[in-house]
Amino acid sequence: MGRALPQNSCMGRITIRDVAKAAGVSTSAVSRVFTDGASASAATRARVNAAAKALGYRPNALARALVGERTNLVALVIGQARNVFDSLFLEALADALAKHGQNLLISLVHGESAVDEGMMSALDYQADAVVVAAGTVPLATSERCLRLGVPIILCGRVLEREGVDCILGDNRDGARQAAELLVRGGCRRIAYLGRGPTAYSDSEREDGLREALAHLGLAPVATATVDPDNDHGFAAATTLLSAPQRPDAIFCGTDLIALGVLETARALGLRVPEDVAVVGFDNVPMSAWPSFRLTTVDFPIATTAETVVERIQARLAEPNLPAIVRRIPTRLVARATTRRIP
Amino acid sequence: MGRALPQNSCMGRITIRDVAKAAGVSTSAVSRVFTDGASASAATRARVNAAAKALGYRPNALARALVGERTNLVALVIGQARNVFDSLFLEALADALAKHGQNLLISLVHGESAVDEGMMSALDYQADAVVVAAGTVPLATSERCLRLGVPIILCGRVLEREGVDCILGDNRDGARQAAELLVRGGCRRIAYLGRGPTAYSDSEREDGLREALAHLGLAPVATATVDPDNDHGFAAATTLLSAPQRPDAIFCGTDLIALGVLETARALGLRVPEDVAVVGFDNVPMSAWPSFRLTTVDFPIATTAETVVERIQARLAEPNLPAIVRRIPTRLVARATTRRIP
DNA sequence: CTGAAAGCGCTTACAG
DNA sequence: CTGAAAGCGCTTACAG
Repeated sequence: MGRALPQNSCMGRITIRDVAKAAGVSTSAVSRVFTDGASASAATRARVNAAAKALGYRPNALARALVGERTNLVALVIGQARNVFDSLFLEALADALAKHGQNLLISLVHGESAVDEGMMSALDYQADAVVVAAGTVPLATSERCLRLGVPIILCGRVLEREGVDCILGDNRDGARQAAELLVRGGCRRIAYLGRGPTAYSDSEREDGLREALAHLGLAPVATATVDPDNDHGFAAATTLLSAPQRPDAIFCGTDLIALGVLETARALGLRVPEDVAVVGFDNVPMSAWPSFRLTTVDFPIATTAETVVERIQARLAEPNLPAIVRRIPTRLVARATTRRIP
Repeated sequence: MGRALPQNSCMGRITIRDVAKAAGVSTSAVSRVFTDGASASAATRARVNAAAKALGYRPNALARALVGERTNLVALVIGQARNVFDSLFLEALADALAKHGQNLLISLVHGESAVDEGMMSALDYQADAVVVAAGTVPLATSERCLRLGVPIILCGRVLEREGVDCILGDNRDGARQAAELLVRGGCRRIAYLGRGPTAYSDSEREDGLREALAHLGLAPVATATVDPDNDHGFAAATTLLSAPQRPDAIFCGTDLIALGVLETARALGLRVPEDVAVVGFDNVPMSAWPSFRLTTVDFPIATTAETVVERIQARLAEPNLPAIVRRIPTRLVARATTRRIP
């Protein structure tokens, strides 16, 4: 008959039992004092608080999570933040979550397949919700989340799937604004330079450009793809800008690429916007720098993060909400890399 | 006599009990199969694995953490990543931790005082270790960590305190290399532009510059402070560069500031490095861009993150290790913003 | 309002 | 190698 002796009280780990003993009440009473909205007399409250303070007691979040409804853990599955944009989003999300007492668990993901691993790990830790801002979500994994009642919020991509909310910028409309500005500025030979079809937002931006140009009776004169780890598109931009029939404008999938185009144009001795106009997407801080003054489409990161967090709360309160696709409005910021419209 | 019925099996939450039942073994057996190095017969192993797979069972990390030695959670307390550098570090850390099966819990911190909150929250979740890369650690909090056996690793700052490891770049030596390059290039009127004394690394860099110059019989001709949220130092750089006795070189606390100086110099029509040489610190990717070609001191982020993670493992294995202050070597990268040395 | 009891999902000695 | 039992630190009905 193995009789294991209780071995707390070592390691300075103060538990609810220690507080209960010190305060002369039951552990239930202590628990209630530390639970909002639970009933405890003023006297009990005072004694428990005093004892807790004296002992330096803090409830074990893990134990709480194990037994309670929530863990207050939200997982973020995100790719390598080679883009300033991702880091800014991570930050904004952590901030918005903190306002709700929720903590951010990070799953940094390398390949596409790793999204799955990241989500599973989130589930292992019983995250209250998982925010995916990388790659694509395998069907089996999204079903598992659904079955477990863990909301999935997709950022920057759309997946029409029951229970999966999608929050992303209005990429098409941003691209339309850019296209119209370029055309009104006299550009006719407009090229697209982006990260290619693997980047969801990028491809929407490309489609948006294509649609808007079609509306104006035009079409992109070229479409090129960049390896963003590598060179911010210097190589692709060089090819585009050295072509015999050079484009008179390049619309880029991200600001980072657009800045690379600016660099390349400079290196080739081309004037911006006279020889070639350039428009980016995201409006990262650097785009406003005097050296660049990049015309770009502003993507409101803070609003996006707040919308994500609001949606998490809504779903946690009401699990059976129908899935939404929420578009955050984007807004053109005209600076110095496009021609002035009279 | 309240008799609460077990209410698992709802919500699709598969527990160790379900697997045990399906495999016809005890929960202990299942647990052992899922614990590396625990003994289980090949037959048991096979049946348990089959049952687990069929049911889609994954151990609850929270329950494991509650009863086991480790949570495999490492907390990072970090400030607003207004600096690319911080994001890169976060990423590198997440990566290095993943290799050890550890997950990153983020505490984004705004003011100095919030460092305390972030650390306490980490402790609430029973993090195995806490990495602090922001502000300063209150004595009471570091003592609490120590008492609980949770290692603290400081990044980018030094705190001589029992049990607190510090890992940071060799700022002084980096500054020395920069100073020597500038002086050998003919600069004599060298100014410092940084984030001021609140930024630990910055002040070491400033000290390093001062010492190295003193060694060469010189002293900084000016020292200015930048508000990095605001303008990347455009204002401060403008003041410095418009002074009657203009410096012939500016050594900057970070690359971002140095890029701001470059921008400012351009705006003022000054040639770099002929009129003024500029050196940064960190070697962020952008510094290598053709528009900037900034001479800077390389700070190896990946090495730093790996060192942090190694140290965490070492301390977890051997809690009573004496505290260390580990300096990661820095290396000057000469590019186009300093004069060529013959 | 309060305490005893059962339970969250797991692991770890302890006998066998 | 294996299972029964106790326990991790907490919360939540249930009686009182």
